[in-house]
Amino acid sequence: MSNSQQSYHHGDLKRALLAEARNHLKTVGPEKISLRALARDLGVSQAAPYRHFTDKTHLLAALAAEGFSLLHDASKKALAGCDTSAQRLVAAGRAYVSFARQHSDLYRLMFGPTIPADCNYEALTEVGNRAFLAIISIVTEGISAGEFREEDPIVFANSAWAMVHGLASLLIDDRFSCTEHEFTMDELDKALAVIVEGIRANA
Amino acid sequence: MSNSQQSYHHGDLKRALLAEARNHLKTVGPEKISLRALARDLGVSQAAPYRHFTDKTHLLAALAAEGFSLLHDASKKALAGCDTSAQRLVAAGRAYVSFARQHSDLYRLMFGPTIPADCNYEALTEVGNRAFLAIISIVTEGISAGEFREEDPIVFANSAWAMVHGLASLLIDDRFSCTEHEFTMDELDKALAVIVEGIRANA
DNA sequence: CTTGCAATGTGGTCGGTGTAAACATACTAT
DNA sequence: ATAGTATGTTTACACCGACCACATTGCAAG
Repeated sequence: MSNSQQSYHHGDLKRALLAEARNHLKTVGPEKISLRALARDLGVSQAAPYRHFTDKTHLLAALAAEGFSLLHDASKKALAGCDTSAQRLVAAGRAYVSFARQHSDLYRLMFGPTIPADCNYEALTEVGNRAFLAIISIVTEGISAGEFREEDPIVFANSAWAMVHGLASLLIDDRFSCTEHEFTMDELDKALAVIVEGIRANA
Repeated sequence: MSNSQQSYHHGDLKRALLAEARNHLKTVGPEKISLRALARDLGVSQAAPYRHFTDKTHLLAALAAEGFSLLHDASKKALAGCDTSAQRLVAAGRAYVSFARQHSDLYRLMFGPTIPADCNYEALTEVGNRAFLAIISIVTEGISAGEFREEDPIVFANSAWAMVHGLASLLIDDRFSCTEHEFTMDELDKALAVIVEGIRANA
């Protein structure tokens, strides 16, 4: 941290690349990130990144992994202090959408096709699945507590996940703009209420 | 149509470009489509496409517009012969997801960030909104028929759209693979049932 | 402390891309 | 027939991902 570009070796180029990539993600978008530009902005040769990432895709995958970690933390924080399973589901949904809005390009990277699913970047798929398993556990809990209907938890989890992911995607890609009806957090809550209503036991 | 590359002028290059682009979409994916490759495969110079599309983005936008048109047709066909609004909603959802699966790259192009929303390619936004308006009309109909709860139709439409779009996105990007639970049409119907349940009047 | 090896960074290169300008050809309307 | 416009070509620039051979450095074994 003290000395900068004096020495031949950068010292912590891998981390620096990821950090700079996050910046570029916000400014130029995820598809147009260029390894060369990263290297340039870090005052390093254009071939240097390849010492730390075999491929551009691997750099992006590492970025996505960071994103999943962030998302996991955010959702964990949101879950604290929720009493009912329905509340948990809504809280998780809100956290999810907030995250997507706040880090829209990172979100696109995480769930978009840029990083193909067959890219078995171990850390990535592992940390990616955790999010889904968390939803399943909320649902399972709610079912056994009699709060949700008796049904395959995977069905409910898929539904909830799809709903939230759909909301997030449409929001960050600005597809709701056609309705003039600006999509507020209130709108979000109403949409989440619909899915909860569809899952809840109507006792 | 009769003579092919003999003459200096191609004759119908614009349409040929779009057709070839559809092919490339399937084979190389939407992000890696290259105008030069299209031109090459059509036996035409690399600058020729620019006589018909100001920009690569405009070519893709035209492609997306074709996609919206296809989607519109498919959903219209699916709606025929549905009695209740709930049936319509499910039928539209199925058509939507089927379309996404069948034309996954086109779908990504239509709803992804490749074509920014600010790109006011008139024909595109217009035909894109039709799909959403169709959903709203189904919902409105269902509400006034007493089949759905009394609520702002936009809320229900947003929810349904987000759900279906989420299912489609996660499916084509293979994000359900973590559950081993191969996502069949049956799974789809169950997920759609959840959203319908969330909207239906529980009289 | 030396010496050697593995990790890291450099320069240059190859093939590819989008896109623009200047030019050539063909169709169309007068 | 001819002018004008639409279309296609050539050439060029700037950028990119990815690789190679080489330079430099840090570390670890002797």
